Formats: sequence, structure tokens, C-alpha cells
Amino acid sequence: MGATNAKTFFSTRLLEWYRRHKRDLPWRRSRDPYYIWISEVMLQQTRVETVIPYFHRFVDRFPTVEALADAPEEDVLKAWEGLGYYSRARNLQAAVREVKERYGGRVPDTPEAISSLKGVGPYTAGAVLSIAYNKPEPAVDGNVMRVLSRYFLLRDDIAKPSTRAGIERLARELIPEGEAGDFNQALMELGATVCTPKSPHCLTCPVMDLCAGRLEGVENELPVKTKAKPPRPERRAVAFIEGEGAETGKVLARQRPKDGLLARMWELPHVKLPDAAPEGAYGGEADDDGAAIRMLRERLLAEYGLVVEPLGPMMDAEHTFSHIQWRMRVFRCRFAGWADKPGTEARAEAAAAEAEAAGSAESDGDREEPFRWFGRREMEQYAFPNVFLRILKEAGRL
DNA sequence: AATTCGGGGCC
DNA sequence: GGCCCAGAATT
Repeated sequence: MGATNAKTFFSTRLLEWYRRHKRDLPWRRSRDPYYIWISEVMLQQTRVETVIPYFHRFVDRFPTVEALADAPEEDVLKAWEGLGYYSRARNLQAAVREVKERYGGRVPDTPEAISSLKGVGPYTAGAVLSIAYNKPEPAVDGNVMRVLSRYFLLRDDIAKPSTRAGIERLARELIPEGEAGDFNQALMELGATVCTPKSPHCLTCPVMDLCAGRLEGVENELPVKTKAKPPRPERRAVAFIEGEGAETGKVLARQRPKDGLLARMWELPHVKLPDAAPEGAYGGEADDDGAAIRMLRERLLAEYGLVVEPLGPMMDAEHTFSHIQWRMRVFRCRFAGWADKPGTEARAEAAAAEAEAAGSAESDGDREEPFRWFGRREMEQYAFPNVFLRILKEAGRL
């Protein structure tokens, strides 16, 4: 009976609180399932403040399911540039195309149908169904796991899938009749603005009276979450290749393979160097630039049939992904052409090796020429990962 | 169950 | 520097 009261209290109070305190967010001004969906995909692992400008630009450029379905993929990727997790963009467009074909352009409103769409997992399915259609489905994200772990004093490791599943069952029970959309948003809103990861603002919390974590004085110890392992360092040598003659003022860039990290984005050509000795990775000083320069020239030739003369180091850059850390040294290079006969073989071989390295099952097929000269105009059209945008900016090319 | 997928803001 | 963020797909 006490537990029931705690649950009813929680849902009732939270809903009241939300109606008074909810933030005015762009996607809350619409009830269009397509807009709700876009916002939820953008919000995966991404903060609200980061998403807002992207959301505006995206719906302005792709205002309808039809518009997004019919757009060139490159345009969609460009609109996503800087947001990260680029498979979200490609999956979203693939899913929207399916909605257009199979559902006549209407975002499906059943768990089975919407969950079958690319990029729509348990969270996004529940979020769209509840927010757009007010269906009583849970939408459990990191906020919800944190809030419920504290309120119900759950010590399970939220990094485990089984824990998320359990919290999902609990969250489903808590949904007040006919209020799924607001309740789910209320839960997330509380996590984002009050029940924050560090130093939660318990004194302003609408449910602090019956919060078990608070009553036990362990709100700061919850939720329990195992730490991710640190990213592995990789040294990389980058080629900054300037054009001559007709290509003066331009820089040579290549498109990444269609699978794996930063799939299909454009980048400055670069090669992975052997792991550094413990004490001299880039960021340190006098690493052996000679060896790096040799590797850079040899690997660009072997992998792409690209002939360059590295001139000297230009700048260093570092970029950390979730699982890899790139420690890069950029070398200014002179373009010396493309290798002929042996080059084409080497290039095909490299393409195969690359596809394999990227974990791709596909056998390459007819992919486009992956190199192109970029001036400012082209940069505005094609998507580059942030780390290369930074390098290009520092080099005065943006 | 563990990895692979970006990037930034905040303490 | 560490942590986490309105997670999903793949292995």
C-alpha cells in the first residue's frame, strides 16, 4: 500500500510540476509526429541546447516526410554536420523513405510498426508514440533511469541492458491514464533540470517528500553506473595538400567509406602510424617526423595511388571519439599526381583492405572517385567531421 | 553482454 | 580531465 502511494504521489506531483515548469522547446510547439521524431533522434546522446539550432535548420530545409525522403543523402549529412553519430542521419532518412513508401507518408502509431524503422529503438519508439500519439508507452532514457533509480532507491547498474528493461516496466506502470506524453516528458524534464547527475536540486524537487534516495541520504551515490573504458590512442599523419595551376587555393580531400566511423564524410587524407612509444606520442615534442613523413608518403601511394611530397609539419590536432583518440600531426604536402598502372592496382587493393578494416561485408562495388579538390564553395556543400573543420579553419581555408 | 558509433558542455 | 548526455545497431 505504501509503495502504491509512493507511485501515485510521484506521477501526480510530477505531472503538476511539469505543467508549470516545462521549457519552451521548438519541437514542443508542434504536434506533428515527423517533427517529434526528428527531435528525438537528434536528442539521442545529445543535449537540448546543442540540438535546438540543428532542429531549426533541419525542419526548415526538410519540412515534410516527403522532402526528407526525396533529398540527396549528401544534403542530409551536411545538415547533420557537427552533431555526431552520423548513422542517425542516414538511418533517419532510410526510415523516412520507408514511411513514405509503406505508410503513405504517415508516421506509424503502433509499437511494432515504428520499432521496425531504422534507428528507432525502444526509447525513440516510446517517445514518439507517447508524445505524438499519447500512447501509454514508456520512454526510458538516461534521465529517466537516474530519476527512478533515486526515487525508488534502485541500486542496479544502469549500464546493464537488463536494468534498463526493468526500469522500463516500472516506468510503464507509472504512466497516468491518458497522460503518457506529458508524463514521459515530465520525467525527462525533471532529470534534465532538477534531478541532475551531480548535486541534484532536491529542495526544489516536486517529489522529494517520498524520494527514497533522498530520505536515505544517498541521492548523490545514485544511479550506480560502471565507467566506460578510456578511448585507445592512435597516432595519425595528415596530408594538407594544396592545389596548383587550375586548382590553386584548393585542398585535396577524400570521402570516407560508406561504413564504419564517420561513414561517407569528407576528410583530409591521413594514415595511421604505428603505436607510439609510451613517452613520445604526438602532443609531446620531437617525435620522429622523418618516419611519419615516410609512412605518410608510402601509405598514401599504396592505399590510394596518390603521390605527394610531404614538406614539413604544419600543426597538431587532437580529437577524441567515444572509443578512439586521434593524435594527429598535419604535414603540408606538394601534390605530385596519381600513380599510373601500379597505382590503380594499389588503389583497388587499398579499397578492399579499407572495406575490410571498416568491418564492411560489402565487396566495394562501384564507389565513386573518393578524391576531390575543395575550395570554399565545395566545403559549404559537403560534410566534414569537426576535427577537420578545425584544421581547415586554422589553416585559413574556411 | 560488449563494442562501435561524435561531439560538446560542465564541474 | 572525467562525466554524461531525451541511444541504436552490431557482434
